Amino acid sequence: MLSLKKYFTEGLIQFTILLSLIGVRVDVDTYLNSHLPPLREIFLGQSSAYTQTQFHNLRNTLDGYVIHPKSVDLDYYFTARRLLNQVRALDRFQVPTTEVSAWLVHRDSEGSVSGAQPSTGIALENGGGLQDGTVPDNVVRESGAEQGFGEDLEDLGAVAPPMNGDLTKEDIDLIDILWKQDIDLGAGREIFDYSHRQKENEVDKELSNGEECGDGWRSRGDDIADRALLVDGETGESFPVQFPAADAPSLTEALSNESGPSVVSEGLLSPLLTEPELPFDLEQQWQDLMSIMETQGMEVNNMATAEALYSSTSGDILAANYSLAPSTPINQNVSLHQASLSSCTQDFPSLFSSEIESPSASGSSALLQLVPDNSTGFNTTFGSTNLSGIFFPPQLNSTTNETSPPELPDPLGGLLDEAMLDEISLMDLAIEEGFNSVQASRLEEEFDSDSGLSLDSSHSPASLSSSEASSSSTSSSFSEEGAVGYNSDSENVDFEDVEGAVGYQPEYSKFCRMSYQNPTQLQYLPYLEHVGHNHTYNMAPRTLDADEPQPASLGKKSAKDKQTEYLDKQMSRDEHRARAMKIPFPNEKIINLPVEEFNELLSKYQLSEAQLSLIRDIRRRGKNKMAAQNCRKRKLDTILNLERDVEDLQRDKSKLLREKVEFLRSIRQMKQKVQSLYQEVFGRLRDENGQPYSPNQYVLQYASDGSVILIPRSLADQQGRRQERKQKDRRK
DNA sequence: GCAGGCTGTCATCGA
DNA sequence: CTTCGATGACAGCCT
Repeated sequence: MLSLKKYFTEGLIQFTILLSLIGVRVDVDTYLNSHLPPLREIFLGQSSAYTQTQFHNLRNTLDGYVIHPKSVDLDYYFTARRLLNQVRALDRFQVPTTEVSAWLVHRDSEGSVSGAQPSTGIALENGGGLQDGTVPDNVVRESGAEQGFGEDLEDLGAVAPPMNGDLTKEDIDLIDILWKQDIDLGAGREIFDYSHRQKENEVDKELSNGEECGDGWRSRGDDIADRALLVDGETGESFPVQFPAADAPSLTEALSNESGPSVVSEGLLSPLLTEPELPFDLEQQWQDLMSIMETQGMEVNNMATAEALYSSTSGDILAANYSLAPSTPINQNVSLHQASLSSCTQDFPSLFSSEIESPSASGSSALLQLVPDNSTGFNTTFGSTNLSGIFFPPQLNSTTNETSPPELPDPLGGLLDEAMLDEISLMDLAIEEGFNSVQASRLEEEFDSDSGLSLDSSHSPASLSSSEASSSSTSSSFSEEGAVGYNSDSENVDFEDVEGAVGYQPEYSKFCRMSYQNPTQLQYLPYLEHVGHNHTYNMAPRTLDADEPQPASLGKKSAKDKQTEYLDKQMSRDEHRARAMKIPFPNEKIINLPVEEFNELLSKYQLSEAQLSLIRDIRRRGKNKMAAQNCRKRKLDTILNLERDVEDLQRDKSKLLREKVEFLRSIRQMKQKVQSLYQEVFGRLRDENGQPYSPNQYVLQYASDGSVILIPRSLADQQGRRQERKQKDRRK
């Protein structure tokens, strides 16, 4: 029962504070990485949060003194810090692919198709906001799709549950500022402007090719795409050079009830393989993208890819595929990687064809299998997900310029929804990034109120305003010392010096050392007689103990007498009693000797019953006194540790938030790349007449088997709605 | 004089 | 049963 009680007193408090700090509401594991132990560990409380680690033992075993296990759990503390540091190690522009996957999964659960939930989209995503000014005005936009990130955050913040309090306007503004900075630092909107890119391409031609590769490759790719079309000698139709084999009939059956030509083949772009001018920049971009994707453990079948790619040069296949009726949607198991540009072939499939090893799933099932089997991983997000839903809003205005990139709703909009920002701690952000100190302090107050603990206000702000390094040093120094701030009595200064760098409570240290000292040495430590904080009972003996003899020579003021008087004043009641009872050994011996030695000591003297009783009382009281001091000190340490934990966790929280922002930025860039690739691929597709497909009528869709097909937009919308409905049902 | 903090002490419990 | 440590409660003193 006692241990249980302990748990409920301090452990519960700690846990509560931790929960309130971290914000249980934010399932960062879901957003970041389900494999990351730290957050989960913290969120779930984990054993370390409850486990009582006798850190005092760790620090005082040298003294042979064992501190109560109720002491602050530094194991938890260090564990949390270590794990959080691990999370921090993921910092800096690295998007662990699993994390990306997780976020995409989240998006998937939100309904990734189309702009059905535009409000959840984040404006930092390139889809909407970054195309402002370049997309024709007549393009119908989802409300809020082109809003800035901060505004989206605002929306999200409104949705976010008030864990530690809703985001204030200042919070939102700060986030907005941060994101605007991100946007400023990141790619500009013009990247997504097709016409702008074309303009830049012209400029690039004048400039060296080595620069602005990010745009250059696109334009060059366009040229390549144009040149890749061949003219049929018999019909005069333009068509891509190569068509690989595909199970077109199955797709035909699948889409038999659908109208409109939707023939897309990997062969459409395969001629690019022969293009001598490899778009190195495109390749580079793909490699950048895939370097992220591959680390996710996604199934990258380069062999299959290469095989499919380089073996798809058969003219027969080309003829056979090309002879299909244009009105029939033909699934040629078009893997986008197969249709991709030459030098990117190793990277592309990993992005879009994680299930390339199972070509049997292609065909009809590819198009109709809207919900992938596996609920995790890339397929859940991209698999069988209408790419048009990701990149194109379903309600694209028909008057949209075909050459202009369609407006892209944010497939990752869910990243910032709900819990994304509900636990944003802007305190550190504010302080470390030049936030208004008044606002920061106010935030801090809110935080303190939420934490349920009224922490020393004079302590936290200073620590919080300090740099992270200083904070960590504070923690480390504290943990090394084991305890601080308990040496309050000047009378113990000398003793402290004797104790060296122990930095602990003087009396505590004294007793700790004396407990296992050679008892004979006690006699040579006279200063220990008056070390204790006995300011309360200095005068008590004379008043309380009537049997105590009056000190001799009160009137004489010799130096020796003064010293004696001083020592008398420093003596405790028990010491006076012991002196009065003529106890033949010091109280320290009585108190600190082990039982065996204590009994042996008693046996050496002929003591009266009163003397024995007093000795036992002295021993009991002395031990209890130390116990009380330890107990109080432990309490104080617990509070101080909790306070530091709070500060550290606040900083960790802010750090994680910043990392989250970094991740979002990386994802945004990835999305930009994917969008560009989509546009690149889509823009190079040509129908039987050699005309490009209208993005208003056709979309590229990624199937669960890794293939990418071109389907009518109406069909894509229908599938999107179906999938959305399914997910809604699943959520219920 | 009062409030709050510090300290010692007692009683009690559990190991 | 004894010993010991921990801890709540209380009281006295100090600031």
